[in-house]
Amino acid sequence: MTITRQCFTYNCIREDFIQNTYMQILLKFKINESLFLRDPESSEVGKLIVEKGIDLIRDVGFERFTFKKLAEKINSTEATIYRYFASKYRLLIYILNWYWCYLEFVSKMSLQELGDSTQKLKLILEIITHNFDSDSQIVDYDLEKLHGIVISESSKAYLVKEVDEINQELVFSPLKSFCQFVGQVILQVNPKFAYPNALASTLLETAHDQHFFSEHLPKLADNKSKITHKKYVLNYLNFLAFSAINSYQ
Amino acid sequence: MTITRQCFTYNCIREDFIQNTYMQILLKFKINESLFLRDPESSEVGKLIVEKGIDLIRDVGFERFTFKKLAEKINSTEATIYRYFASKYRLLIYILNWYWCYLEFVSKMSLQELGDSTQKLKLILEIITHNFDSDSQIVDYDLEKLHGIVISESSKAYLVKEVDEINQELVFSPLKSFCQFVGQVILQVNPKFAYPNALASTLLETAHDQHFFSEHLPKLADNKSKITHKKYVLNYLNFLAFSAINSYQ
DNA sequence: TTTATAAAGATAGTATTACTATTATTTGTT
DNA sequence: AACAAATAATAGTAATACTATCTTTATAAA
Repeated sequence: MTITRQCFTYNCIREDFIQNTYMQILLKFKINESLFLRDPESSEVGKLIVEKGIDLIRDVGFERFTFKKLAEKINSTEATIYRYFASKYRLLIYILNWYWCYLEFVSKMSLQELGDSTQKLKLILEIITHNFDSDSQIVDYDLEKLHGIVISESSKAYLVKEVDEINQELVFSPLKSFCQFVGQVILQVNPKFAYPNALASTLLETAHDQHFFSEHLPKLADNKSKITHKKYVLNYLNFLAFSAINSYQ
Repeated sequence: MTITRQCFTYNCIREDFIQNTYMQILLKFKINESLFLRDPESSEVGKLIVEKGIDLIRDVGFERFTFKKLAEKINSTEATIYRYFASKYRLLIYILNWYWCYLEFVSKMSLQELGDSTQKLKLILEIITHNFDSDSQIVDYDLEKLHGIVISESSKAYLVKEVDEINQELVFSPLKSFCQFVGQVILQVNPKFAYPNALASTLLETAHDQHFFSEHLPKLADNKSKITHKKYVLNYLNFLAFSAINSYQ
């Protein structure tokens, strides 16, 4: 399966589906409408805002990211961007919503072929650490950049004073949905397991933290053999997940 | 042991030390000098800046926290605060440095009395989740506020573009030092354990995340019986830590 | 007691940020 | 050809994150 992303639309070519025939399936993730004022997928400028927004947040960090700088990058104006997003914070959550939907989609697609729940969880860990085969097949250039944002900016989406208010707008539903999906796979591996959702969120957060630590604060990690950060995180998460799940309390 | 905090000085009364005699030990944590321009412990305004700074960050969140608002709270001016701290970001790291030093100090003090390394680790988990006996004996009113800041703001100290530059200033040394101390205790429990530092940092980060999730995004946690957030986090961390450590790979 | 000096207070000012508002221009549609 | 809708261009505001300067106050040495 080869997946091509066109901005926030998935272009899904299943080579195995019909022999010698490329079948394109266009997928759109329905993103919570409260996150934008005008649907960025509805126009070229809108797509540019999101696409180059990812680039810029990645390049300068969320704190230094401004709509003014983004406007310059896309040869447009601040006013135009404000017609799509009420604030840079909403744009960040929009991007993360897309990413969380992507995680759940790719997981569900890939897991269909697997019967063994242990193998399912292993595959999920590959997906969240971006050690996934299909990942490299994704033609879209900016999934790596997106992963970079997720690692260093995603917790800023919820670690704010207004968390309860914005949570009411359902903007964290895709994250919860993904974690609960992972939690169900965990329960398939061990139906007696007491912390399926907590472990799911811990694995996702730890994937980000340990990637960041391995790269920037190596004393907070144990990447001794200096393998790639992704590979190190995958090994560690596999160990953590299965030692927890297989320990009956 | 009763501990009283006076701003950034510990006032340590060991009741067991000499019967019926209160012995006061004043402790100061040496905070990295690059974090301040003028030592806030050297004056009353300085102490107020830190003390009321904790209050205000806790009340409005780090994003909305400004030196102007803080100046009003302490009946002083922005200019005065800027003479102590170059930015609100440096003040945050200063506060976190103090907290990380506190964690290591309280851990080392309490662990002296224990021989069994498993008991040591259990006690450390009590300390980082603030389920610790001495915690409630700490007369100082704002340790709870400090814990609140640590839960929702601490990752913002390192999740920034400039992490490598500020890391060179050694401002994360107390965090690394604490995690490595915990890592050594983990190795005492199981000398073959492959991820002592990673597990230590994971436990600390997970303590914050799960506390936050239990409170604000409960679907990302498993606090089913609705016990206190602290108690839930302690149970989960104990499970996570010992299933990892006792699983020989 | 005067005098130096260091901290703090009072005040002003700047560049940037995070917006909002207004008008003009372009673009596609009937 | 007329129309609406989106965008561009421009201006403006309040707040933020500072820097600078000058005055007052407290403290301590001469």
